Amino acid sequence: MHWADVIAKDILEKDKHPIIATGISPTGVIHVGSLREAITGEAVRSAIKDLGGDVRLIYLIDSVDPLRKRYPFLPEEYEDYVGMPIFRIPCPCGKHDNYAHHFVQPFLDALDSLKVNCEIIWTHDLYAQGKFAPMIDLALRKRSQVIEILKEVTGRDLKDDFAPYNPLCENCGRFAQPLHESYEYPHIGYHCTCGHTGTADITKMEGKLVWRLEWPAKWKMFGTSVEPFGKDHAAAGGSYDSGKRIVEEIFDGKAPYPVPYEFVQLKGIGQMHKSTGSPVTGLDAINMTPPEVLNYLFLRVNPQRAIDYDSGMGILDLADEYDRMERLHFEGECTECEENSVRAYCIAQHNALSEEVPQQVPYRHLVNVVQMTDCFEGVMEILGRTENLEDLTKEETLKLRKRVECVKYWLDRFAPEQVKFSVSDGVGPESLSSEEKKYLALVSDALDSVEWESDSISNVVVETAKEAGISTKKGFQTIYKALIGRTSGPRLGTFLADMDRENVLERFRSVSP
RNA sequence: GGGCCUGUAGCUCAGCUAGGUAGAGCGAUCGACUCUUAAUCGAUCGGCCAAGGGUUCGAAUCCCUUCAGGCCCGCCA
Repeated sequence: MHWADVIAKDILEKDKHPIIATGISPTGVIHVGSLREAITGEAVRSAIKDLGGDVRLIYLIDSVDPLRKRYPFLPEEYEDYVGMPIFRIPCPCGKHDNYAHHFVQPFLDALDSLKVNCEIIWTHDLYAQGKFAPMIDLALRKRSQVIEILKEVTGRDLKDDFAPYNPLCENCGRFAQPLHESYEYPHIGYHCTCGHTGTADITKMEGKLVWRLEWPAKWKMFGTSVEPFGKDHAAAGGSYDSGKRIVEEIFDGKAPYPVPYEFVQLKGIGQMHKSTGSPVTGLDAINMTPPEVLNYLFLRVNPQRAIDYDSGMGILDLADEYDRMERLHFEGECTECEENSVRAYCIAQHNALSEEVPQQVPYRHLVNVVQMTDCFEGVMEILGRTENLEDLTKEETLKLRKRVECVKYWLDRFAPEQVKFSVSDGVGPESLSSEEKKYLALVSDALDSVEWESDSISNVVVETAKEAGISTKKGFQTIYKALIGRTSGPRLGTFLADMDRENVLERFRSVSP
């Protein structure tokens, strides 16, 4: 059984209306691992839905987290914003509401294209609405008990002035030290390092719980039943351990069913020439992996398994595997071994499987076609020469368009040289021997009348080589030279069949006068 | 110091909470009228299931130990 189904079954036995929570702290550039969290949550949601459960997936954006330091990618003036909550810091590019919005937006776009079915919730709104107030109140009143728990769980010594809640200084906008003895619901005094002394209202957006308290507070607030989180939280004495005790002993709530997941590593840009490679960012992964395939990548293995994201040829294998699972699903026949992968394919569709086998265009083929034209219409035209695209649905067209974009992005930045070519790189007559020219002339004549289709083209190429008294290998190489200026390339039969016959013949004749 | 995860075919992984003759894909090799390879179809090769011990009629699967690798935690979210 697929892991998401196992979790779904467990959850439904305990909870008829489960809430799945997940989230992100957009303090900086987003990592692919954050995607895994969202996709894992969505997978569990889909699986529960599949079992008939009434389920919600909420996505919490931790917009009140402080900027910890000025990251290298930030301009110098951001030094001034260190320590301030990120929803109050201006957007670096000026196009978004604030800093948090700036960094989370590409990610929200990704969630959209991945079809993650969730409700977006901003933490600063929750504070502003007073949703945290009951928990803040409890944390302040039972502060000594909180300290005791944290001491026991983490095994660290905690000072008596430990603050579970930090008021936001109204003067400098940074988090300040609360004056616990002054607390009287809903007000708490504070003293800030900037010299200001003031009072914060815990029912308003005037302060923040520290992470170890905020997390369990969210569990209580939403009644979270299941939550995926990175393994960093799962370590012994980590925030899940302490959160579990705090939600039970302080907030009178329950900890969610934990789904710890491993991190995603990024593999270099291929085994051969990795020296020049720039590292792959989360955004790169989103841009070069078709959304359904990215879903599949995370769903095919258990969450606790580490994933190496391969930005080289591996991406082609992955897309092909996805397509194969699609076929297996519709054929209804698969071995026990493939069962989980086929199920992963289904979950990647979020219960929105089409009725019939979608039209498939092999991903590797797309890699070639994309390089033969410069626009989507061109891709459609080329594909139309060898495949019937008339029945393509709107959705299939969208999916194809997205795949073309991904292939382009990949070719531009990560594809190994070996798969790249350009039809404008064909060599001129001066670079060809008389033997080669003679061959091209013969081939042009033979191709003139042959059926314009992969197999027959291949046959002509081979037979003509024999006639010309050169090896077949030499024949192929000559044609590649004339077309793309290399000695190897895409499988020639299909490659030529993809192109327009007249253009091919014209090219051959122009270099073999 | 503490904890988690992983170790099954060259590679990526299924199988392990129903213990009963080792699986898939990719790769490789070979073949498909003498057809390059990054296509397709077919076939073949390929594993003492990390090591050792235990439970069992029987263990990749359960228990213990060891080894190897990866990652995380010490108040940062």
